Amino acid sequence: MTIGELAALSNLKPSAIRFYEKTGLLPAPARKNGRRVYSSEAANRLTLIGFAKDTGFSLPEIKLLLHGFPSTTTAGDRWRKLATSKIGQLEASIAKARAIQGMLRSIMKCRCVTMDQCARGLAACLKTPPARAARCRTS
Amino acid sequence: MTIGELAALSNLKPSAIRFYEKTGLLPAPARKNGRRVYSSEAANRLTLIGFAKDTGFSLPEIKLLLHGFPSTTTAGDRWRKLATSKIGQLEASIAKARAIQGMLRSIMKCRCVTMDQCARGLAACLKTPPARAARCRTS
DNA sequence: CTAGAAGTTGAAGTTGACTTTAAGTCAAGG
DNA sequence: CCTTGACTTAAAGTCAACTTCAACTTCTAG
Repeated sequence: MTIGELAALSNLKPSAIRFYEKTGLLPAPARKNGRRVYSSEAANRLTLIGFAKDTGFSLPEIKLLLHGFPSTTTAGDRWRKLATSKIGQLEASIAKARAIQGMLRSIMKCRCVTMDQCARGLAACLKTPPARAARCRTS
Repeated sequence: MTIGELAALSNLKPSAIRFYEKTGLLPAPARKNGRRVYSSEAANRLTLIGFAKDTGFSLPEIKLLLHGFPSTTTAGDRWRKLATSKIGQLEASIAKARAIQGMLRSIMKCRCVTMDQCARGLAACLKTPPARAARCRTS
């Protein structure tokens, strides 16, 4: 696969793929006459990177998660720590997403005069109990 | 409330609050001798903005959602369209977050040799059925 | 009354994640 | 053979979202 084909397949620009390679997210592929030749492995990697990016990981974090792969070594322990903390962060951002969804839905249904009324409701929901933010109503 | 107190309350820097004001996300508050004086309303607004930001909204989008409030007007229709599309996007990003969570969990449990093995599993899960990505296993 | 902390402004600087540009190399079709 | 288009590089440019700076004013405590 050429870089152009891989780009089309993964909805990225070639420049982004080169950038990922330069910053160590993507392994440097084989070359044929100076040109990059990719296996389908690369497409999986890019899918994974895209997912992580969409869920709020920074490129350095993704790099860490991809590289320091868990074993019983010290590096593996760092990986586990990072992964565990990320799982928690994901849980939190899922809760936030649900809260915002709920808010948008109630705004569409209700007749609040200002968005801030709804925000007040949201803030109240979020500050009191640790979880259960998703089921709050604002109108 | 002064800008410093509001900043402490909302875990932002004063500069960020001024920036939000300049870009229209936060209404300009009353002034006392040239200094900004905030009501608790502002804190709710910032909580809301923070939430939206964490769930992947850009500042212009947040501005739109805060401003073009739904009524029966044309502006309200635009708001509804944006909100509806955002609800869908949130659903998608929740699914992605769950998928990544699942992947991180299985990596911690399993003994895959490379992350890309797990990525292969993830990619397979994501490309076939529209939903249900969250329950895939990779090891 | 005065030092120092906190506030004000506009403008310039920073960071992350790419994209664009410039100057070239390679390969496939006519 | 020659053009056309996809590829190569390093370096510079862009954009969002802030932060920092410089120069100044104002509030608060001793």
